[in-house]
Amino acid sequence: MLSKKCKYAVHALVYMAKTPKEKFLIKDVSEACAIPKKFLEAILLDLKRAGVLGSKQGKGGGYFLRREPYEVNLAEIVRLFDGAIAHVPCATYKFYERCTECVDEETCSVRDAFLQVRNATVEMLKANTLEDLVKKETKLKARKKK
Amino acid sequence: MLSKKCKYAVHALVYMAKTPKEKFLIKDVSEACAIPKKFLEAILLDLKRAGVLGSKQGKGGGYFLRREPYEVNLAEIVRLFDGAIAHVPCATYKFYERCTECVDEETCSVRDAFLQVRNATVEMLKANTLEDLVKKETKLKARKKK
DNA sequence: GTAAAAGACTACTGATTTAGTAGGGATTGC
DNA sequence: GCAATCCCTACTAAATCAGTAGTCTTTTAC
Repeated sequence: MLSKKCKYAVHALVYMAKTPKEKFLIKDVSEACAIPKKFLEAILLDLKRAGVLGSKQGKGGGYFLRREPYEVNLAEIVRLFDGAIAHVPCATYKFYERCTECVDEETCSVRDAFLQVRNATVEMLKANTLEDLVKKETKLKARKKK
Repeated sequence: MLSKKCKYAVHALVYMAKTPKEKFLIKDVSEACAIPKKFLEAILLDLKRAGVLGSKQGKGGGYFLRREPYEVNLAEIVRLFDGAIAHVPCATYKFYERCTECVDEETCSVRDAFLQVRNATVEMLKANTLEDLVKKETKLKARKKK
């Protein structure tokens, strides 16, 4: 399961990607997405440090997307907040750790199975950019009206 | 990430599926798989309650697989120990919970994306039975020797 | 140059989960 | 009856999560 932090981050980003605004106040995003303000503050800061968002301090400041919506995907966000995507540490690249459970990693079928799951999952998460999510929402809303 | 309990369970089951023995002592599985004995005890008990293993008490007793290796798959084991497979509670069936983050679940693109991931993951985990894992290990070992 | 608006940062907290450990109790075979 | 074996409850230390509180810094408007 994703942490709340991660889910909040995704929803905040989708909101920012779909709303035509130059700058977003923490307060506005917090209200629009129903995220505790102080908590969101920390989240947006993390996203800024990761280069996803930019910010401007002082009066008239706020946050803004630093990259185009098609350049930001779910895999990146999930990794940023919740770490590795794989189910086992020995089936990751960026967060690799040898597992104590398998005697020989090379011939461990459990690792092999979860490696397959991981690869497919990463592909799917990468295939979902903010742009995709915004478009999808528009489609789902149109379908509902019918 | 899977809990240790879940990983231990999978390794213990694979061990039992590949080893031609009628009954397994906790102690033996514990040593063969490098799992703390007392911890494994609780794990095997859970698997027994779930109908995966059977057991016999007293002298000469032990645990044994109650179903054929091809009838036990990873999805079931993961669900048993770690709960839902999906990344978000609103994208599960067995552990469903409405999420506070999305205003309208029907048109929530985040849910839609993770539902897609979940479905694919479940399929893959289901496709990996104990039998498959044992066979895979044999193959990997053969390939390594070459 | 000062006040107000905004983000940046540090530190704390209560609740929950994880990964075990301890210590008996119940059952069975001989 | 006694030793081997699984069954069960309770406890604990450490980590993580989800958030809150409070202060500091930067920027703009006047």
